[in-house]
Amino acid sequence: MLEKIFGQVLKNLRENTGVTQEILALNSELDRTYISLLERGLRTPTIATLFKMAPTLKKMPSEIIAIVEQKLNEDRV
Amino acid sequence: MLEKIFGQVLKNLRENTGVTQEILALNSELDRTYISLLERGLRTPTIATLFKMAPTLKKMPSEIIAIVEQKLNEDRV
DNA sequence: ATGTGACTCTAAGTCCGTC
DNA sequence: GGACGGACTTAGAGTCACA
Repeated sequence: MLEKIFGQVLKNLRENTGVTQEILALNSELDRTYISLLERGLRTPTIATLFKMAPTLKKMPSEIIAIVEQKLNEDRV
Repeated sequence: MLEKIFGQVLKNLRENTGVTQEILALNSELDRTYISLLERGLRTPTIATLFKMAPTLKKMPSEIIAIVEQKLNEDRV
């Protein structure tokens, strides 16, 4: 569940930032296909991975987590 | 670096909550020794682990991450 | 530009125990 | 009550070829 939500949030943030998976991957020193895995909810990132991606998404890591919290609550309704 | 900071934050939060490593572990469905590893900065948790521990620490996951962000900035001085 | 399968390798996380 | 170690299992990290 958490992975799915995180993946959706990540995808939304990335698209809102107007950046491709590839650019995000390059900026974060991650692999393009790994970003794909995350967005599809097939991986649960460590907080280290979260901190790597945050700058490119122009969000603080805590802001990203806060969005995930909100979505988790929404889906609980 | 991130692990060290996270470990410090975790330990502080836990002690402020007045809970032992063991209680935190039981409540979070994690292992007692793993909490110890985290507090000593020897492991980087996944966000799933973060979400598991947060309720017992009486903080939102995003709040915990926010504290980590602050500490990271302080240490950067 | 992205999804996906098929990996390998490393780290997350458990369970046993002692000090 | 917590540090620490060994041995372990599982899952994330990280990569590649191809559709």
